[in-house]
Amino acid sequence: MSIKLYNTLTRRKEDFTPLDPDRVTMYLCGPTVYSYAHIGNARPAVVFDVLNRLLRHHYKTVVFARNITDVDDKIIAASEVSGEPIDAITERFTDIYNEDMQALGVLPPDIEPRATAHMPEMIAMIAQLIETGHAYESDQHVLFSVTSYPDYGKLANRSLDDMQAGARVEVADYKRHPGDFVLWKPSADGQVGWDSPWGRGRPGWHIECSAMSARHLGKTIDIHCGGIDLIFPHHENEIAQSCCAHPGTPFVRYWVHNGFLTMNQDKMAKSVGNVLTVNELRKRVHPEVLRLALLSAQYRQPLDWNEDVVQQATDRLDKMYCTLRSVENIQLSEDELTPGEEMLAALGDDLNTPKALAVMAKLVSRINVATDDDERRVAKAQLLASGRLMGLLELPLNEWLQNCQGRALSSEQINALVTEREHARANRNFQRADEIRQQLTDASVQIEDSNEGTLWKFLQ
RNA sequence: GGCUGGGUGGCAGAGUGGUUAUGCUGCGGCCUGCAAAGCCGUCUACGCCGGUUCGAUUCCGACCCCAGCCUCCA
Repeated sequence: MSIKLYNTLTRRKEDFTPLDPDRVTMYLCGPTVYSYAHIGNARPAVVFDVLNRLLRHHYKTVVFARNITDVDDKIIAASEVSGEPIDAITERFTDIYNEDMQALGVLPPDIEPRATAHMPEMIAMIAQLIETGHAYESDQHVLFSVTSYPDYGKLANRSLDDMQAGARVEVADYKRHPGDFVLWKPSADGQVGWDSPWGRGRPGWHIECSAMSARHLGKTIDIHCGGIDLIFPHHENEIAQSCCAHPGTPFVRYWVHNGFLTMNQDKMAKSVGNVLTVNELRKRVHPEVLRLALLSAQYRQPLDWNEDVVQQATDRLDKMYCTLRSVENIQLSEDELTPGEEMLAALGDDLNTPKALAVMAKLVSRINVATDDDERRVAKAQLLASGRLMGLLELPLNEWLQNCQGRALSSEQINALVTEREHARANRNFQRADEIRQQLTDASVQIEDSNEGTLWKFLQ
């Protein structure tokens, strides 16, 4: 079963084959840790988590790195505003980020490199770029010379001339070419900084990913992913740095980028005041719902975030868990849990998660239509295995169906009422039975009578 | 202005040169003491205009509209 990925570099879907079949390498541009991650930040984390899971299904070893950018002008600015030391800010928000992502079912990366822990690597790479004529020192800055790299602009499909024509920003006078970007910049006294051959300063934004991916994954990596907005300039600059520092060695074999998330059709931005943080959102929406909602559109498509999307994800998930409850008595062994070909084909086709969800819906249907337990068994196994690839359906059933947290009634109270109602029904006292049901309905508890007895669940 | 994507039924969202996506919702039915759940059936589609074709939502061209990037940004 193959995996096809849309490669931004070639603008088409390509069959994925790792350079080393025994060791797939993948790098995702992680957060800059100066504030809470918003739901848009969560999209790449979640969709590329599915890719990570899929790769692990197909290959023995996958090395997945997601960096932490813990030195950046925005962090410095945040520190200056609050007075909180930089280390404290970055540590706190790294922890919050990881908690948020864990709640969303994102597997932890194998390596989580921090920029501040890789100064020697960055400095060495910059020094090498200067030596080979790809970078120059100017007014205490070190700049990458874009004209020294003929392929500059290839990822974004953009020529240097186009960029100059569209320039909207005043060009710093220490730049030889307006497209030249900072590798190293000076730090003022009292500002965070490291000693370097070019004076005390700090790295530019792009160099950390080049240095850290080479250090941890190798000079050539299989997959590099991130948001579509990173194509230019971030990833374009990474390519320039890495290819010039490692001449003759390809940097990234598959560039994969996720589309943007909008809020009720608007761009999510602080200036619009519509930024929804994961941390805040998961207090009132089950994180698995957030995950499913993020996977409800194919990753390259735009995804509009609104109440409807959340509600529909809730309904889908509820249906799946309810169906799983109906086959709760079927015990499965670990080796039965294999996803079907259809599921692997859907995800293998450039992570077609909506199609994958459709496959899961059909499995739900198969369970409900099945006439014997053998059929149900196979469908349940495939559903759970599919869920595992998607990072869904991994909760104990009652954590979804009967979680009493924040509810008006405890499970003891509900069970007592359900039992009382069953007695009333047995005595054909339907008036009392309906009274109890109304009482439960008022507490958002839904009753399901069946031959095996009465089941209940909370309405989501 | 340059470069990317995209416009599918009430909503979300796949996909395909001729055949049911899928989920939620609406409607009818089965089941049920009544419900709920489930099942069965069913109504609204492919931005606009041309072209290619026996046949286009699907390919090609023009147009309109939307979003993103070109500056920090997932």
